[in-house]
Amino acid sequence: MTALAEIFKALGDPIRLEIVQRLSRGETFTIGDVSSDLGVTRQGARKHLQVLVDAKLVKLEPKGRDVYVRFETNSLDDAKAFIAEVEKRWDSRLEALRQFLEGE
Amino acid sequence: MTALAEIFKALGDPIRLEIVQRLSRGETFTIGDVSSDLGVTRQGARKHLQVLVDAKLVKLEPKGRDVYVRFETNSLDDAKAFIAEVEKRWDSRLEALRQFLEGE
DNA sequence: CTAATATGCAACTAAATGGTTGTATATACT
DNA sequence: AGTATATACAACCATTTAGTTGCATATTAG
Repeated sequence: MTALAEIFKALGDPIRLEIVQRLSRGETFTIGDVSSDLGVTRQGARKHLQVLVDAKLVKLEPKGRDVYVRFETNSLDDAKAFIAEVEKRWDSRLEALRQFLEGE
Repeated sequence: MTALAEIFKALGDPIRLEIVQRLSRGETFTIGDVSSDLGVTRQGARKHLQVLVDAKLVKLEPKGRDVYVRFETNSLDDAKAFIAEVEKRWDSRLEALRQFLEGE
């Protein structure tokens, strides 16, 4: 799969969206925290986190017996660029249509 | 599922990403065109399109025996806002860290 | 050293996904 | 009218996904 599609797919789940949002708010947490906070077993949490790791949105840092979840800086740049590009193209089409209709 | 997660999930597939991109480039096509252009059966194309319709990224307009695929204006706004928000928060955290380290 | 804690790895299940084929229906062409 | 075309709907299949439980391993606490 495309790297970009993989990023969107990783974001396409409420639990994973919540994880990313919490990270961006500066919250610090471990795999176990994700499990207890988001109401899923540790293994369930681990699987969601692996999806985010594979999409390079997140990295895992073992520290002692805990594993901390860290945000991967700049990981959303491609997704942002895609959306911006799509919207830009679409807007310029609408603008061209507007000018045509107004006869400019 | 959250409306937002549903949007990301809909974008989380190379074929659907391609459909959205083509629409934004101003291409005009029917369900049958998606099928032949993207190498999937009509029913396969139809299913992908339904995912995009459910996420409100696209609408289908029957015209005679054809069904045209149209881009749904502003449909990506929430996705864009989410990413912008996450990046903004993250950047301001990094900035705070920088200032702390530099002792400003 | 022993007990508790946090995770890893593997197996399993139910449901969703991505894809197909087959058949039916409506529209368009000659 | 009769044929070809574009789609709809349903059933089916293989794979992936989201979740679980069970057991093993490593680290921390007493």
